[in-house]
Amino acid sequence: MGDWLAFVKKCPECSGINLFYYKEKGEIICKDCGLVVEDKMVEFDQEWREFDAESAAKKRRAGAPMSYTQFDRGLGTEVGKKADLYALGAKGKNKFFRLRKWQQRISTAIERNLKLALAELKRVSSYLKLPGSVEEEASRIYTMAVQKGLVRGRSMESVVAGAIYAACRRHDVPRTLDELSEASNIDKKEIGRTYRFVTRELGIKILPSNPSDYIARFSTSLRLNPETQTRSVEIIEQAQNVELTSGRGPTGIAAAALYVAALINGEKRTQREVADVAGVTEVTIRNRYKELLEKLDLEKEIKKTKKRI
DNA sequence: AAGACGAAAGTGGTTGA
DNA sequence: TCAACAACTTTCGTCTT
Repeated sequence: MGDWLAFVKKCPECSGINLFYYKEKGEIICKDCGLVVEDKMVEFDQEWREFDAESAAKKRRAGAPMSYTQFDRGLGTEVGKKADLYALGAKGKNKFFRLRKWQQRISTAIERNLKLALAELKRVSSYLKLPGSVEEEASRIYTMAVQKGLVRGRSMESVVAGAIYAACRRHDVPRTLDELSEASNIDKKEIGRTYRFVTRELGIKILPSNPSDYIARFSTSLRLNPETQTRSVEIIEQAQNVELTSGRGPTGIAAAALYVAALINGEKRTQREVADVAGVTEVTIRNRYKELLEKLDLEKEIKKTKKRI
């Protein structure tokens, strides 16, 4: 028997509490009834817990963490062993070789694809200066997409871009489709399409992004004071309370809030400047801006700072 | 002269029959 | 599958600073 890794879980068939994870095949099999619970399963969590450094050292089985940014996750896949052959008859041998050939073809195809794709993924995410956690998540998403055959009929690059976009959203460090498009040389619409497709097929739920998640980044590239930043986050919160935000594009709201906050704090930026970093048009800023003034009673403050200068 | 404003027409995506 | 629809964009003329 090959390498079995203990994996405690309840079996849906015989309701025994001992499933086992067979490393080489990537299957979960119930030791009692033999039910294959999940094929091509990818396990993300560690199933043990660490309470201190000492027990951690005992429980950890691997040196470097298993990383999805490595195309084979650091584990090579080898199907079948020569030693197994002694147990088989002539018929069995043929089958063995046939299966192994197929499996090798499939897995090398997948691995070649992954190797290429993850290189691209690394390139794009370092271009966008994304944190490692996001890159890791994106690799994970892409790997799952490949295993589900979702790349077929789509360019590898666009799926990579879609995976990164999804990962960014999940980690609350959203990038705009425009930025992703610039980094990956893929059409904005194409990225959006594959993003929606992949998240739907993989059942990844993503909450609509919060406008304030964009504030830090936008205001940095606009060289605005921290006070302006906090002010614009406040404005966004107020806007959310009066239902000004639902249905609107979060970047537009962020841009308008930033524009107003800058006015109030006396470090005015033109609509053009804000629009450029936020990736929206001046018109959108104007519309949001108008709504903000109407509902939030900010005009007084703007006039106040105007006088002061 | 640059920036802000707003009207009008066009685009891509969502929704509901 | 199609049409209505909302949000957003593009374009452009006018007003304000």
